[in-house]
Amino acid sequence: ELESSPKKQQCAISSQWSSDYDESFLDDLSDTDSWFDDEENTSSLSDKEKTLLTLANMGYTVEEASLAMDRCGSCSEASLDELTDCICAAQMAKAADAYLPDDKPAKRLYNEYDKLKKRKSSVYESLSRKNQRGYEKKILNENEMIRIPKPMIGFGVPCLTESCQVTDRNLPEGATGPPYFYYENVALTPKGVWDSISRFLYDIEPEFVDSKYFCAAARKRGYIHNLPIHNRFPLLPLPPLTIHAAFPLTRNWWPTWDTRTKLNCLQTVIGSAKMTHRIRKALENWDREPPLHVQKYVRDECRKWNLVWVGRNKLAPLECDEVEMLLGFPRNHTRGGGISRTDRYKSLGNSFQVDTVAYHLSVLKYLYPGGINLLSLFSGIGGAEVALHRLGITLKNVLSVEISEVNRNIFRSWWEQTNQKGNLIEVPDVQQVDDNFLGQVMDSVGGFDLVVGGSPCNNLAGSNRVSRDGLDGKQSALFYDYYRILDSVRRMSRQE
DNA sequence: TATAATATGATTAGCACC
DNA sequence: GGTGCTAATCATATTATA
Repeated sequence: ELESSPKKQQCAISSQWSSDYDESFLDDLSDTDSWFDDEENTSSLSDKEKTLLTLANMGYTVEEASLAMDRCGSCSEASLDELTDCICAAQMAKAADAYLPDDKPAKRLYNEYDKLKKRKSSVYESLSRKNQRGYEKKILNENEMIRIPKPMIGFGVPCLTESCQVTDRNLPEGATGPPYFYYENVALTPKGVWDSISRFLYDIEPEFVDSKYFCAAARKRGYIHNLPIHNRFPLLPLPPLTIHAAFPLTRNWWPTWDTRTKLNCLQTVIGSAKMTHRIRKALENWDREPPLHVQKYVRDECRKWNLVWVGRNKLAPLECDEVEMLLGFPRNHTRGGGISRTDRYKSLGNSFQVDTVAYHLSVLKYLYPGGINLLSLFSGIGGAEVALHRLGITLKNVLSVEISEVNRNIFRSWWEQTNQKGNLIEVPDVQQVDDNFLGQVMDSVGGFDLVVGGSPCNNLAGSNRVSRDGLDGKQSALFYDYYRILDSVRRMSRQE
């Protein structure tokens, strides 16, 4: 976009602002708010330098700021919004650079893990020489721990790595499909959880992806699947990738010292009105920029509760339909039919990001041009089904398991509204899906092509202050039912 | 009685620094 | 390798309101 922009103009940065300039100097200056507000001190600077100072004051490095100004043209023409969006794009591109297309997939995914292993190997050797077996075992276990890669882009994402996708990977023996399966859960679990999940799901390495590369909100998730990974394609049109692109009206009220370009994870509850009121009162004490400690207070609350600017000193949580849009669902997907606002937030917060999942499932379009039979566990509001539908993959038969009546109503409503021609079987509880029942359904429909599900994250998610008990917690232990049912489907498929 | 609103930290990981 | 900081996070329990 920026390169095709008509007002592209070179804007030479004077040498004193070159990239090797010590940015701590600027930090020191910006820490004194009186200096920044003092017109006399800044009046001697050029517009370019003022803009550069403003961007530095917003927390960007001088390098990022000057590069953005080079790309966007002269400072008077390019707004701060354009410059910060440009910096966001540059940060995304930097993430892509860390993605090394020449390496083997496993190495690329776990390059950070390799570094750790190298660091620890020397320790391991010295302990070995001392013949301390207990320590050996402990360190080996630590080395086996699954680490989350940075950047969190899995085998690639459309907006960054289109030209250098991974074309293949080596699945463990016996893990290949069909039937294909797709499992999802939160990436940031207590230690060891993903190791356990991976061990059950046939030792397949998780693909960790942050949905901030698919939409304007972060969503750090791990996916374990045995799908092919070549010739993936995204849903079109690509959703807006920045807050300002997704919510243009917020530009009018967005202060320069709030440097967010992406929202954080969309959760199951929103911030309270009292909290946004407290922020408003705190901001109204200042005519221009609030002092730094107030800025920090407001920024922290904004990040914690995903607030957006809707007026002067006015912050607000996202509306339900805005969350629907960010997650890739059709507008009003969760609206109506006797569903309360609170329940909408809860159902949406527990759901897939549709564009992300669709990208992974897109390879099925070539494999099953006539459509698929789907076993959908913990279906929720039907994120996987919406993704498949938007990909143009026909849903022939769907066995959907979902405990929440509210969610079942939302999903059935979508199924009817979209005039699905396939056959939908709804079951409220995974316990009802035993081998006997599975056998009957599979005989009737001719087996499943895809088993998809994200098991409950209640006891894994960081937001849970009360019962973050790990994979064996009350709700999250239902993962073992996902495994049980998946394994039954695989066994029965092979018998046929 | 049902729904809505509100208050409630800890566990990770990464980083700079020593 | 220790320490102190920043940062993010598919939620639950209790209280208020309709």
